[in-house]
Amino acid sequence: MRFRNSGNVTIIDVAREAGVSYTTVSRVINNNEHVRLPTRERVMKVMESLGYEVNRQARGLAGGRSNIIGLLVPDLGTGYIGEIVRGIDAELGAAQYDLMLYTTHQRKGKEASYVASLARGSVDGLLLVLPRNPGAYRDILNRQNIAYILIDHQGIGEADAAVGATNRQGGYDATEYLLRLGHRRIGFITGTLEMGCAQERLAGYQQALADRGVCADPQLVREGDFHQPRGYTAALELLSLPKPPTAIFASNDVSAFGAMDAIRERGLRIPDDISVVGFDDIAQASSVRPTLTTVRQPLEQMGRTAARLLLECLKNPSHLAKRVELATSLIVRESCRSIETLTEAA
Amino acid sequence: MRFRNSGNVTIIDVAREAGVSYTTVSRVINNNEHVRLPTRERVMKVMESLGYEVNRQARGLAGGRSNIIGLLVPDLGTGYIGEIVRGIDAELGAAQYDLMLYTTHQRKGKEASYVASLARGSVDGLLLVLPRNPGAYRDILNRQNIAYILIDHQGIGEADAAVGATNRQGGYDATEYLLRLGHRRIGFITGTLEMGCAQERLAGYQQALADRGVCADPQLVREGDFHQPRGYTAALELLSLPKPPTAIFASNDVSAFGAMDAIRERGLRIPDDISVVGFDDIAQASSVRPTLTTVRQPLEQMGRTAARLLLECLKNPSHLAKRVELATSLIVRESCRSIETLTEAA
DNA sequence: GTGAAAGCGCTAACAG
DNA sequence: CTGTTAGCGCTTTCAC
Repeated sequence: MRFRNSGNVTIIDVAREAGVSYTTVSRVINNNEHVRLPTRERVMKVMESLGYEVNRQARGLAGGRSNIIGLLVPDLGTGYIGEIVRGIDAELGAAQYDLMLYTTHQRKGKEASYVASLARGSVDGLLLVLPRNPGAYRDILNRQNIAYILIDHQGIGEADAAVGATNRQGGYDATEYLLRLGHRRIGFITGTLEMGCAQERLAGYQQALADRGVCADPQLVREGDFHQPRGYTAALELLSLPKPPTAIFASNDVSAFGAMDAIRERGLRIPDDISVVGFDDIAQASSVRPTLTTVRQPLEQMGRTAARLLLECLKNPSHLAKRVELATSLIVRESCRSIETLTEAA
Repeated sequence: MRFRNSGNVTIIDVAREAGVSYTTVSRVINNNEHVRLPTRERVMKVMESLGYEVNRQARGLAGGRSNIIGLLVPDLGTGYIGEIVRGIDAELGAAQYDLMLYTTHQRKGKEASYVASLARGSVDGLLLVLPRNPGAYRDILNRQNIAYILIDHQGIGEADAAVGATNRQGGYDATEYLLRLGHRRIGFITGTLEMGCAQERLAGYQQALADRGVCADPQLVREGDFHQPRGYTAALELLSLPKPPTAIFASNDVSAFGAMDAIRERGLRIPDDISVVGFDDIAQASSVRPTLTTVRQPLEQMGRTAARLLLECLKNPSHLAKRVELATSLIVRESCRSIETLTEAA
């Protein structure tokens, strides 16, 4: 039953074959500079020919770190998380770290319990995407002295390291764009308002209206939940208003898709009769017809940045927690039209 | 610098506190039966109070296994993979396994190299979603004696353990449904034809036509790639035919969305003017308007089954490779209409 | 039932 | 530059 070991070449096998001590082999593996070139080359050749591959468990045990980063996500349903993971993946892969995936599936309790169990042992650091309630486990994390970065969490006045996007500015930019196109009645479908990013987008929308001196009709703001079905019903509500909006700004692309469905179902055309703007710029935004004008969040970049920050913390634990906000940008596509044109057409 | 260890309670601490040897503590952790109940309870209490958590690295090193399953996916972009992962996750979590995630991002070379590196050491088993070319690393896997299951790979005549869906039957069912509705000219948008599942779906479509004695116009079959933009252009091609189809069956939901866009852009209504069927039943299929009639693949179930199979192999390595096909089912929603009604309307 | 002892494969001082 | 020597925390025989 000891066969399990049979196929595995260890550092000792390599050492024997190369005629050096196994410490030297270890040095070669870890790119330690104190090895003469000829020795190094000989060892490398032997490693190659024997097909040696480092045992991460042993390395972790001995070295006190695992080279594994834990990634906690709420879900993998939408392209949104996928984009972020792509960035994380790229950065971590380059640094020889592996990714351990944990999905909370929105269950609130699970988040904290995962963190607790991860904090001891198996991972060197933690990346938390869209954490709902970091307060619940911040203490654990700090006590265990484990590095972590929050991604897309807009808790205000908190001291955690985090990377997010300029949600408020994004909301502002999109609204201003619609205003410049001549729209005055702009419907807004919010995200889940308990989330900071959703509040920020709403604030940006309101600010833009205020700056232009446009009266903010509360009727035009509908609470959403970032999901397509609610985007659909919210848009339907907006369209049923006595004075319906000429444009709808949804707090994410998926909601915008729902809104587009509703608009079409009412027999209206996009953008001829009504303009639509989304938020996120997931891949689908450029695949749907008409292609969706939206506020781009640099999701992959956010993942990259978070990973890089974490790696930095790992290298230099005294590093202070940083909060990074990446810039959003308005991506203009086909789903909006200026109100002048609209009036002419009428 | 030895602080790293400071916070970590080990088996030895527990043993001392409970007044037993650390072997006994190990037995308790592993549910070994040779521990008297009072002893076991005392140890458990101490573990709890000290906040003990097993060190997976050490366990892996000593025990020869890591309790980690590697998951290799091409991508996380679509909801498709997310669903599968949800199933895997549920099953693995219950069995106390962790999930290490590797995304190949479609790069062919990466797949094989990941497998090679994973095979030695870090994981106990491998789950491969939509593997492109398992032949390239089957040898490595077998030589290393590492268990693996392919998910949604329809290589024919191969001996690997795999779980998939009844793609052919699914293609058949959907086509037959359209035929029963009176459609005779049914457009078909294929998936990436180098993939077995895409071929199977096409075969099912053709078989259904043949069984009904409907002539299969090759013009009506367009090669797609499972992505929305190609679904859009393929549908446009179909609609431009001298005799356009009255229904379009796309090989996955995302392609169907593209087709829906194309249809609407041509000023046609779904399902009044033309019917649409998809394949997969991703969440969005029931969120779009009209809701999409589609062939449901039990994705979560596939993930669950694969995970369960893998765990079984791990327990009983002599287990023979199995190939499981889960049943698809036609989900009827709003995107299709019978041709009689259509004629009446005209 | 319980304990003692021998590693798992590797890193990290410390010598030389 | 290279080798020696301790462990990292746990599982697993093998005794008692």
